[in-house]
Amino acid sequence: MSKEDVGITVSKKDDFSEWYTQVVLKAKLADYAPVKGLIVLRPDGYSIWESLKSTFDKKFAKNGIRNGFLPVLIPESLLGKEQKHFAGFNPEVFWVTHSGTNEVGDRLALRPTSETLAYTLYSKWIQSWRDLPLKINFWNTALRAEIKATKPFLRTSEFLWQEGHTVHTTQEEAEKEVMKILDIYKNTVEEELAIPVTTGKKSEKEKFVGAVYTTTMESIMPDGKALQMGTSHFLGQNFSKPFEVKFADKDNVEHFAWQTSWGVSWRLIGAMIMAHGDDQGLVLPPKVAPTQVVIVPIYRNDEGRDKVLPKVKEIQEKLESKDIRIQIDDRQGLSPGYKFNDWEMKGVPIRIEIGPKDIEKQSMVVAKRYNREKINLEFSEMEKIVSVLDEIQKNMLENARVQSKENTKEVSDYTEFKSKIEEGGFFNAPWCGKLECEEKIKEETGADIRVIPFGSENTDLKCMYCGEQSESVPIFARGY
RNA sequence: GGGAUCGUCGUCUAGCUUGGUAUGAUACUAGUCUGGGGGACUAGUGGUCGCAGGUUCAAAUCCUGCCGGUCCCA
Repeated sequence: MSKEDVGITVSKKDDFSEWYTQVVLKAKLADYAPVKGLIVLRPDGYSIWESLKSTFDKKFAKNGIRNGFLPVLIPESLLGKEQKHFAGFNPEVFWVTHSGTNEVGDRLALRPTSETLAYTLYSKWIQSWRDLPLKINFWNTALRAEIKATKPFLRTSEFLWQEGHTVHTTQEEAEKEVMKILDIYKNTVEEELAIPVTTGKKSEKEKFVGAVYTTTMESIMPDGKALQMGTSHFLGQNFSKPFEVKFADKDNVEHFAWQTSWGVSWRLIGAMIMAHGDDQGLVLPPKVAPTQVVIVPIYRNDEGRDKVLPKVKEIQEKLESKDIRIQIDDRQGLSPGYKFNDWEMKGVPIRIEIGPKDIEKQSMVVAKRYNREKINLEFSEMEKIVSVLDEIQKNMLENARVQSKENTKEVSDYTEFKSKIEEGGFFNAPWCGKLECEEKIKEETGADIRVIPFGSENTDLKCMYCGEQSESVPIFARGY
């Protein structure tokens, strides 16, 4: 096999889409399942998800949120109870119509999301203000039929996610919760995955069907397309009314409760791959890397082996005691060069090379994946690896910020916008707030409103489409 | 929603036009030599050609349907 066939065969710059698919498959994060639009997570991919999950769980718990579990089937009668919500999801719902050879009476939906199911239960569980707030998160999968343009992690018919559903006595408290969650999302994605996000509101057109409003975090990918990274919805009483989620207040008067729902999915893994990967393959931020450090021992014969291996094992133990996820690549019959490339494709943040020369010098070669830099580190200061990992994590976020900034532009003129949108990127552009303009822009350019950043309300400017007084300066972009 | 394109050992691939049960590389297994950026040699294992029908004495090859991947446009 030629060098090109083993590794990634296209460059990220020339053929982004193909590059992405190859990285996912060759880094062994996921593979295709036998059914269209479905993928299988392999251990390295699942491990990243588990890492995110555990971070979110800690932060949710601190905020008084506990985990539960919901079944995957929802009867049609329930799903249809909130009409707007139902109409929004209907085209992509998978239906179970038979059990064995018998037709089922009420068709069963494979959950596209669980609001209707959860709130049916919530209405039973909540009677008094003393039962509130109720805050439950569910780790599960959701199913939405994707017939065309499927892509691992980004667009699949079944995806792993979490959906949180909270219930509150007041509108203020619910709205605060929406923001608290969005904040958790933002700092987790930035700190763990090293991807900068912009937060704000969705337009009326783009909000979650059934929500009063939707807050979102969006990122710009290196190919110039926007990716929605997570959403947190204020549901108001839109669901509490049809589902009768009611509570008796202190004065014994019954009220409909105020609700929120929010979720992030394994799309975040897709974002991480796109944001950091390079022509050599995957690049993992240390915090979520299943293996943070790999040691490649180098020797020519038994004598060399006896010199090198004990030291390698000693280093492994020492770094393990510092809670570093580390492994030794002692596979036989593979050249060091092959191993270097192999681990680079898998994105391991740090590679340590140790051979006879290093033993003599009492030092080792430390190669950083994200910038391919190599440094020498004395054995005596090997615990510095901990700070190197921190530094890598920080720099990756910093680099991603720079990249993101380069991909963000301001425009106020529609002609200019139309020509520049071809290059991709985030465009801050004034908008009057009318659906008509939003739709026309989408129709003519393929770009939609990704997010109306918090604090971007502005009435001094003119809508780039109709020229009327602007309401805000949203970010327009073509998206995934 | 419309259009294009592809599917042959794990991976990449020849063969398909002009039907006669498949080529090569790499990976894999064993061994020897090697080893600081994708090593070499030797000997082996592995496919019935995405699936299902049809045409035919005979189908990877021709026909129909389906499944799956990828891309472009809306």
